[in-house]
Parts: sequence; structure tokens; C-alpha cells
Amino acid sequence: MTEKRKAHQASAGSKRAILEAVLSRAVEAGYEGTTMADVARVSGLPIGSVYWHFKNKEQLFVELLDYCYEVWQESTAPVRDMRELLHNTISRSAAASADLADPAAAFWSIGLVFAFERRLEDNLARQRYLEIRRKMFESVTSLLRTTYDGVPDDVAAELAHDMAVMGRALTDGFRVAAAAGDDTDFDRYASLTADALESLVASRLKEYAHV
Amino acid sequence: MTEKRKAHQASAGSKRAILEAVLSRAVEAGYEGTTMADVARVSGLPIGSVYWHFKNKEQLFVELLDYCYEVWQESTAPVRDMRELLHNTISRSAAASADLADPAAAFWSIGLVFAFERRLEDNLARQRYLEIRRKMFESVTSLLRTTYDGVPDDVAAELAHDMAVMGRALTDGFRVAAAAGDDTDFDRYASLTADALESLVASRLKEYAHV
DNA sequence: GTCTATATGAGGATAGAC
DNA sequence: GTCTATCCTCATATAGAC
Repeated sequence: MTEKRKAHQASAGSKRAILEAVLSRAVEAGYEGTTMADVARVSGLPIGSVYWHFKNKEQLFVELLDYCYEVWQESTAPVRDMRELLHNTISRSAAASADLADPAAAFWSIGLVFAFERRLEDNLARQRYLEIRRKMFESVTSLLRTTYDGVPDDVAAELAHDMAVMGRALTDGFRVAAAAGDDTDFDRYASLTADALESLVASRLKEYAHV
Repeated sequence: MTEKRKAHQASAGSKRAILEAVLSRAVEAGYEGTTMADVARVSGLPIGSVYWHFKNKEQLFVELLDYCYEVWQESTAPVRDMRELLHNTISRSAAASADLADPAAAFWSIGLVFAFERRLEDNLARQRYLEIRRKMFESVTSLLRTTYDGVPDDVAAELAHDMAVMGRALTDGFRVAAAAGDDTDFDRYASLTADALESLVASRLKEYAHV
């Protein structure tokens, strides 16, 4: 029994080690660029163990996305308004490039690779990313909706949707900038972005009031 | 001579056919996903010919980017202001997803794949894309600069830089949306985007006038 | 559960006849 | 310049001892 216990007790730790390993490689090299041999080497385990814990590469990435998203959710304090939201996500674009080992920061950057690789069309990990992307969008939309007081529901809904679309485009765009190595002060542009969207909301609300 | 001419005369056409082939594959599958065998098959030429015309896959993509960029430049009428610029680039994001064979529309979408694949760090095609990306940014910045009248040079320069950064983020962001398959009305958001940035410029200029 | 050896297949690239 | 056959490398995945 002692022998057997020793062989089995490392299991949870090993799985975690493998996920950390694939994370560090994935941020660096993307999906195609990350090899199972790499993962094994970085995790310190033989490749056989990797396949014992995960069915295949595809499934490994599905669980990586779940893992990252979980950490991201836990580590992200609830935000109150659009400005705070934009600041968090855009500043974090820079962080994701700098601190490659932070799952929470890495999640969205890894995801974008899946958005662009159409070859991965029916890859489960890609679908997982798109699913989380949608979920995220819905949650942002309903958050924003609560911030517009004193306007009819349908107006608030449309406004929230528009701001969510533009906020998403902007945060994705700055992630591209980070990936392309553009020399950008993300804090500064997080503020400018918030200014721009807020003034857009203001003029829309004003327009509505005049009707 | 007749024999020899026949063997040689197809050369220019073949090269072009190969570029068209790699374009159609690249938009679909990205860099890694495009195989030399694919390219040969689609172009209708044997793989040996592909390697006769191009040194290797890397060089093939370098010339593809040059080719696309050239077509893009020729087919793009000079724009007069930010609104027109945003409309052109953002609406074209949708076009790039729809009309995969249009080199002009495809250029920026293919480029983004290179931005994200860090594995391709010293890939010449990636560097070519980043080079054109920088060139594009400079040209947009100087265009915008001419649209701010009656303000000191340094203010206009800063404003133009900021707008170019945000415009780039927005267009990249909407390209991501197109790649991720988000259900987005690009025409509508091109307008909203222009509204947002214009109101930001207005408030900045007003701020300056008060000093 | 861990680890080694290896099967299998795909893709980039070349040789050399025509 | 075109085309075929083939080499070589590398990555996913499995078999099977421990």
C-alpha cells in the first residue's frame, strides 16, 4: 500500500504542474507552437504522464482554458463601471505580455490565437474560448445596463450593447498592439478610451432627452 | 526555340498563380496551416515548381505580403479625414471575412496571424508585416495631423498620435471580432467609432483653448 | 501513476529526369 | 521551367515494463 500510495499521491500535483507548463509554453508559442514534448520537459514529467492525465493535445488546451478562466474569475474583483472595466482589461494587456506565468492575465491573449487560426475551426479548445468570449460579453452587457439610470429599458439595452461591442473591440485591439510589440502606454490609453466612450454615452443620452 | 519558349513563357503567370493560391489558403488557414502541398494543388502546379519560383515557405509569404500590400495601396483611394479612414478599414474587416480572394481586403487579416504567433519571432514574413504596420501608422499619423487647424504643432502632433493609436486598436479589434465570428454590424460601429473619437478630439481642443 | 521506446504520419525541402 | 519520387525532420500518440 505504501508503494502504491507513493505512485498515486503525486497525481493532483502532477496535473497542476502540467497545466502550468502548457500555460508557460502557450503564451510563448501559441497552440501549434506548443509541443507535447515541450510540455513534458517543462513540467519535469515524461511525455507518457502527460498522456495519462490528458487524452490528447486538444483536451489539454480545453482544460488549460478552463483553468485560466477560473483563476481569472477568482482574481478579478467585481467592477462598478465602464471606466474601471476598461482600465482593468487594457492595462492587463501589457501585464499579459510581461508576466507570462499569470494565468488570469494570460487567458485572453492565448484565446486570441484561437480566434485567428481558422484551421482550428472544429478544435474543441477554440470552441471553448469562443464560448467563454460570449459569456463574458453577456456579463459585461448586463453590468453596463445597470449603470444607465432614468432611461427606458430598450434605450439602456441598446446603449449597453453598443458599449460592450466597442469596449471589446478596444481591449482586443490593445491586445493586438501588445502582441505586435507596439510601443504603447496602456494606462494612458485605457483612460482615453474611457473618455471617448463616456462622451459617446453622454451625447446619446442627451439626444434621447431631447426627443 | 519554340520548345524553349513554351517552357518559359508560363513563368510570370505561374508565379502569379502560386501567389493567388497561397493567398486563398492563407486567409483560410494562416501560416502554419498552409502547407506547400496545398499551395501546389490549388495553383495546379507541382510542388517542384513552387520551389523553383520561391526559395522556401518563408520567402513565399514575404512576397505574398508585398503583393497584397501593393494591391491594397493601388485599390485604396486617398482618404481625407478620420471618419472616412475608420469607415474604410472597419467595414473592410467584414469584407475580408466574406471575400477571401481579395488581396487588398485580406492583407490585414493575414497580418494579424503573424502578430500573435510568437513562434515566428524571427520569421521574415512576420517582420515584413510589422514593418508595413509601422509604415501605415506613420502615414495615418501625418494624415491626421493635417486635419487639426489653428493649434500649435506639438498639440496637433500629440493629438494625431493618440488618434492613430486608438484608431489602430479599434480597427484591429474589429478584425478580431470578424475572425471570432462575432455578429457585428461593422458599418454601424465604424460610425460610432468615428463619433467617439471625434468627440474626444473636440473636448481636447476645447481644453487647449481654455489654457 | 510513472517512464522509455517506438510506431505513425505529416510537412518542408531536394534530386534529377524531362 | 516543369514534374516525380523521395529524403529528412519533427510532432502526436501508443505500447508496455515497472
